[in-house]
Amino acid sequence: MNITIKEVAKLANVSPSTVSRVIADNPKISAETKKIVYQAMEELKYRPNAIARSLANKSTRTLGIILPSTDENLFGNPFFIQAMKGISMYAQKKDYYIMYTHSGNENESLNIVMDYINSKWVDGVILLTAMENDRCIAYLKDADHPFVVIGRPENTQNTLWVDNDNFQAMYSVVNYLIDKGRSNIGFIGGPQHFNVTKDRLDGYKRALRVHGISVDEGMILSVADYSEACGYEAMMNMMKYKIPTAVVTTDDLISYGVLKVLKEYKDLKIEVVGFNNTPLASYQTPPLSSVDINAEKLGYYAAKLLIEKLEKVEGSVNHYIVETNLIERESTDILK
Amino acid sequence: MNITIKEVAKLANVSPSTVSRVIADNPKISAETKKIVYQAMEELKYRPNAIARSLANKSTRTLGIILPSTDENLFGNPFFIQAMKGISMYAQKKDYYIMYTHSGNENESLNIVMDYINSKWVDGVILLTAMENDRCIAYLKDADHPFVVIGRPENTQNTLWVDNDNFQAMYSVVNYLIDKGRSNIGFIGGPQHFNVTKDRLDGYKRALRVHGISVDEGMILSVADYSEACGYEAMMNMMKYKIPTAVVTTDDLISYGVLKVLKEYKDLKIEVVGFNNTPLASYQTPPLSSVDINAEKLGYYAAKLLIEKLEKVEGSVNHYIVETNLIERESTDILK
DNA sequence: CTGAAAGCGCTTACAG
DNA sequence: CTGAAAGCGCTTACAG
Repeated sequence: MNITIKEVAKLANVSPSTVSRVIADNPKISAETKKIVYQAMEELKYRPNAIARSLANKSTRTLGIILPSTDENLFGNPFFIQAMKGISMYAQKKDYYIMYTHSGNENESLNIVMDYINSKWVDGVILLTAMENDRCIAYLKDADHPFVVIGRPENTQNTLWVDNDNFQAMYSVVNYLIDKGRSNIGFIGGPQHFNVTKDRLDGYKRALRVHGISVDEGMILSVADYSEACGYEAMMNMMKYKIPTAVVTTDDLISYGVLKVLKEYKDLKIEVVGFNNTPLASYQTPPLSSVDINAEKLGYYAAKLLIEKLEKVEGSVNHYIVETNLIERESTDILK
Repeated sequence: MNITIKEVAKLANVSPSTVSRVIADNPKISAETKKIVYQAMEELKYRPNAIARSLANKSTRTLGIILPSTDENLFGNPFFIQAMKGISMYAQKKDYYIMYTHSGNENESLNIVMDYINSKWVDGVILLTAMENDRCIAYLKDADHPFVVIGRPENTQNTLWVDNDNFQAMYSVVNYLIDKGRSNIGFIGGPQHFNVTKDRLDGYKRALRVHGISVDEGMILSVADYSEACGYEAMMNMMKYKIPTAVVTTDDLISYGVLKVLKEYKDLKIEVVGFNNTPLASYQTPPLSSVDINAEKLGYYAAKLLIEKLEKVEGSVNHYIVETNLIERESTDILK
């Protein structure tokens, strides 16, 4: 049989209530009583049953992460891994448990969110991505359940979020390329319903316009999936339309596909910039220039915001903007 | 206020016990009653409180993973990621939750294990590595708490485990190198207290002996950490002692360090084989030959064994051996 | 086939 | 400062 608060109470000659208060370190309990109870706990090797505490407390100290990945892609995207790393580091430091589930489509994600909060398993939910018309966000808001989004949601009211300044990040990349004399710049982005894609596309367009270059919609392509295969296909399509002098993408994985095309057309001198500065970027030929978005930091601050909300920390903000920086490699140093 | 079993019972005009039985799909409840109760649940949008169920049931349907990583290394080792992927795929399919915690040293890991099981949070524990004299394993065995180990534990009695045949895997690698005419083969392994290291070292020694090559202890090095830096250092030390014709390592990360040394000594023709066939292996110069250990499958079967035990599946085995295969690349094709 | 009651192991408002 | 009692939301042995 398991030892419970009752056995401890009996041994310490106090009531179960008192033992409970000692566990919670209630200041009203006298130091003397505390000592006696601690001794009894020690002697019996007592450990509080966290499930029972959670039921009474209505709190699990557990954070639930929704990983937007299919079975096959699970942990395939370094961005999510890095974000999870940041989340884990903060959460574990603060003695929170982490639970995760992956899902490849919005319906399933929504079900997971519903399950998480209705079953009362998690105190807070971490969304790793923000979509247009995001039903998970809508549901969580409506249920008034604590959550945080990595990526800026459409409506930031009453919402915790962390993000890069994606507009600014892409704006400076394109600026940088134009300054280097590139003017016919293609854009290959992720799915259009992600806010991050839209922000970066806006930055791209703005940079062109600022330099008096007209936006050519034919040079703006979108892939269904962050993958080399999709990037390859998109680049081939772009080249059928027009040959760019540089290509910016919203993800390194897409850029890998672009580089693959360029390997097949060695005489073309096209510069390429990716996003996320993934581990493989420096191993490409040529090594890929990429925007480091500090995914780990995004995750870290996401966990921080959420936990501060759960613990009702005074004066906590509702969002963080994490800096980005372009890591220059040979893919933007083609014309030596 | 939250809707509970009571409200459903009232609306359906039955007792709470009956509602509970309907949730559990108890066969004794009449189809008619079930229908009425389901309707009431629907109408009230009732969701069972999983915490309360867990308290009454003494089961959480949650698996706890111990990730042997420091804060900095978290998710840095592709082997663990792949294993987690396999675990997640199986567990989620079977409607189990997954929780993980990382820890860089055995003491802390043990504390996590204790916390997991004493707090009653997890039904089963997954250990991602097996050490000599493993205190986590000892504790779990002693507590008679369900768990599974990735990697063969010292004593396999009453223990669930999955592993490769590490002896055989390294034996064939060394055999292969000897057949290719290499005879002065160095070995750089991970920490010696990991069983996996010992098994692979045994395979290495056996292959040499079978071919009548005497084992030179000076050619057997061990690193503290699976990292490029440690691999580099070990290789430098080996070369001070004797120049090998081939080097086998127990992890790609170590091999990366070896390759780095070889880049600095371009005239040396030394073949290298790694383990784990990590994503970066094919991007090395030269591309690294590596043993694919099917980490994802290891994770998948680990989850399967554990869940089958939790659900008392008849005729379930207590371990799986997952096949390995050498992926040949240029690092073992030096002498064209 | 269904209900009343006790129990899972805690917490906490209330009373003293 | 401490205790008795009710409650968190379920499950299940027992009785009918």
